[in-house]
Amino acid sequence: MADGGTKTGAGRVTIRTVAEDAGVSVAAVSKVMRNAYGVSEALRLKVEASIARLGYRPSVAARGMRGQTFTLGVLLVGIDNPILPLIYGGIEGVAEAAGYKIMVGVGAARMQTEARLIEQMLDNRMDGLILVASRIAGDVLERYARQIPIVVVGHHEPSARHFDTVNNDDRQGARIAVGALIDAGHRDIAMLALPHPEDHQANVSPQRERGYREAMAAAGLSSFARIVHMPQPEVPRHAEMTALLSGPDRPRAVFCWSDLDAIPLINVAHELGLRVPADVAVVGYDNSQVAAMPVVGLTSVDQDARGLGEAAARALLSRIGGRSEVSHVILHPRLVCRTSHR
Amino acid sequence: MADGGTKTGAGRVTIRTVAEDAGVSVAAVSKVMRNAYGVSEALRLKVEASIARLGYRPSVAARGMRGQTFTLGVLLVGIDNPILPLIYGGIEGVAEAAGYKIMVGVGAARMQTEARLIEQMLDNRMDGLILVASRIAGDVLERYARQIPIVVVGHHEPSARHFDTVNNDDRQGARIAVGALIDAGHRDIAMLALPHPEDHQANVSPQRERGYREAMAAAGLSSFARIVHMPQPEVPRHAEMTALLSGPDRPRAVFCWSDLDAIPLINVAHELGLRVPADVAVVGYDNSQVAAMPVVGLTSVDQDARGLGEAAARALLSRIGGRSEVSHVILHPRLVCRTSHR
DNA sequence: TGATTTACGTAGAACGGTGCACGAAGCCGC
DNA sequence: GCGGCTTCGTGCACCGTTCTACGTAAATCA
Repeated sequence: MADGGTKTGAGRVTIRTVAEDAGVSVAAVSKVMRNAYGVSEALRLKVEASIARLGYRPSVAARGMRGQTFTLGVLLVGIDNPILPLIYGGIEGVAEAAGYKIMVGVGAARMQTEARLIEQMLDNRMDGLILVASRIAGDVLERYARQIPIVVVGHHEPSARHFDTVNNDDRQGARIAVGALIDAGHRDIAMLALPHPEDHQANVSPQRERGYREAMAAAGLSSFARIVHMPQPEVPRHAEMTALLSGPDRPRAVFCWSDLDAIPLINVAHELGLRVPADVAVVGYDNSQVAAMPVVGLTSVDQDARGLGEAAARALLSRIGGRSEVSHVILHPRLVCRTSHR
Repeated sequence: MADGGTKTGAGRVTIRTVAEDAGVSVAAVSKVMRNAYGVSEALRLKVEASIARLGYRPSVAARGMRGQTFTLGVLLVGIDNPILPLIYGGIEGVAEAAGYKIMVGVGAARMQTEARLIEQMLDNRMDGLILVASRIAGDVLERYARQIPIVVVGHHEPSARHFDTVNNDDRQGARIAVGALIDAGHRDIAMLALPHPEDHQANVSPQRERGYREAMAAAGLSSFARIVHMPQPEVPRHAEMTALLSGPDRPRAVFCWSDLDAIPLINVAHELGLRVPADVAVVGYDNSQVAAMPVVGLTSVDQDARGLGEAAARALLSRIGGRSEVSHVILHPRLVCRTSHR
């Protein structure tokens, strides 16, 4: 009801329409919208009544030219990793409660695409940016961070000075996962990791590799430790996985850097006629929805994805609010036990 | 290289900076950017050189106030349905090739959230909108369509006059799926559908129900036909599925409206100790990635999600380009056979 | 009561582009 | 050598907000 007749050009209801309708100045309406200082109760009520009656909605474009857009940009590396919806949900919850909108940018994991997306967010005058599992190097981010508040999720940059980071403790998560396999009696435990990245310690996979090595060393199993690096994320990993599980030195247990690889690995085992966990035990990372399915039953490290999203949004809002000291948040992961590891 | 020093406020490089650098007027630069009529080769080269040298990027906000933003809004019902990345990929490919950016809005399947997102896209001055699997009623869409070009994917509105639709033939897809079950020798074939929607024929589930009934009737199996409507999408469907598969009148085969329900159903069967397909055969819809996993092996209808996205983007661009006659595209689905149906 | 502060409201200049109306050439034919 | 037509390029009025500076009325203090 009260359609407002918001047709482009013609009868579009702008801040001026509201001002006339309420019999006040344009600036007064603007003040009410931003609930700025210096507006009486009477004025506020009058203006709010007009806004409601006319169905006025401020133009983000016009806003962006001078002030804030009240919109946060969220960059997702891809849309297919099942952990992203959870992180996104956390971000959205906090942002919405604070009156902020979200604009999502979806980029393949290629660095060039990501940089393009950041520029695009800049062009669109976002108030701040959250990058989820970005591959962009720290110094590049520092440069962008001078132009816009940035929070990075799933990317370790503990020495960053101009942008914040939010992560789970990937080393600890890996230690817990490997510990569970050791407790279950396994000794010959391999790890499946991402291809070796250039920017070594920033990404999550290398962090989990460190935790893996530490746990193996602590149990005196360093001689069994071996890390298998998968090929590029694009190409199918089927052949490598088959090779790993069908060779003569097949490991008795595998810790995977992510469910994204653990679940295909279980499938390969199934194809080869290997029983999980009797012939090969598997633990993953991320506790994705598919992992929870009974036919999969994957034991996996839960990094509280929603909590990550919430922490990231809170950090970004406080930065937009003026904070300038850096903040690096670390959440603690926990293991969710199912049938695949013992 | 050539960082451009794009700091907010201070040295930001605007269209004016470029104009000065190239020694031409602001309007001339604007013309070059939009490659508008009336600009000589010499001028264009001069301006383009300056743009490249300064690293100039036009402000979307400022653009949106008068002209186009060259940005398309894409509304996804949620971020977790595995078919969405494919549709999105199709949209993106076509849009990018045409020089358009994409802004994604993610909304839970609640109608109110969706309407809010459309308004948000309007506020952001998108040039056009693609709604994927929206639940919004046709007449509401017609109203929005007067304000902005709209294309709807996965929502049948064959009589819509002011917005376009792109769909696969859901009736035909259902007939193919049921036909495969009949060919495999099944007679007692049930269908798992969404809860009864208010807006009956627009959503995909009712369309697939029609196809199911037609196929059963054509095979003289109408007496076996029964459609089980699941509860709301939010609540867990586990109890209903368990009831369906453990009752005395357990069906021998089930056609599911979507892999989203077919995969949980396979898991429930697994929990109950039922073998698939020996004890109960299953066919899904969407041919999602999880369906293709060997441990799942779900036979499913493939609706060429990428093709849907591409067709939608093409339709939207042609509407933005001025087309006013309505266009309703229908793609043909095909069955991907795996182990779950025979 | 007069001086000083405080609270409220307003006018008008930005912000960074677009698009219209117009003027200056250059080219033509006669 | 003078109208008429194109082809280019420019000046300027917008678009819908925010924000600074300022004026005025009410409240507080000496």
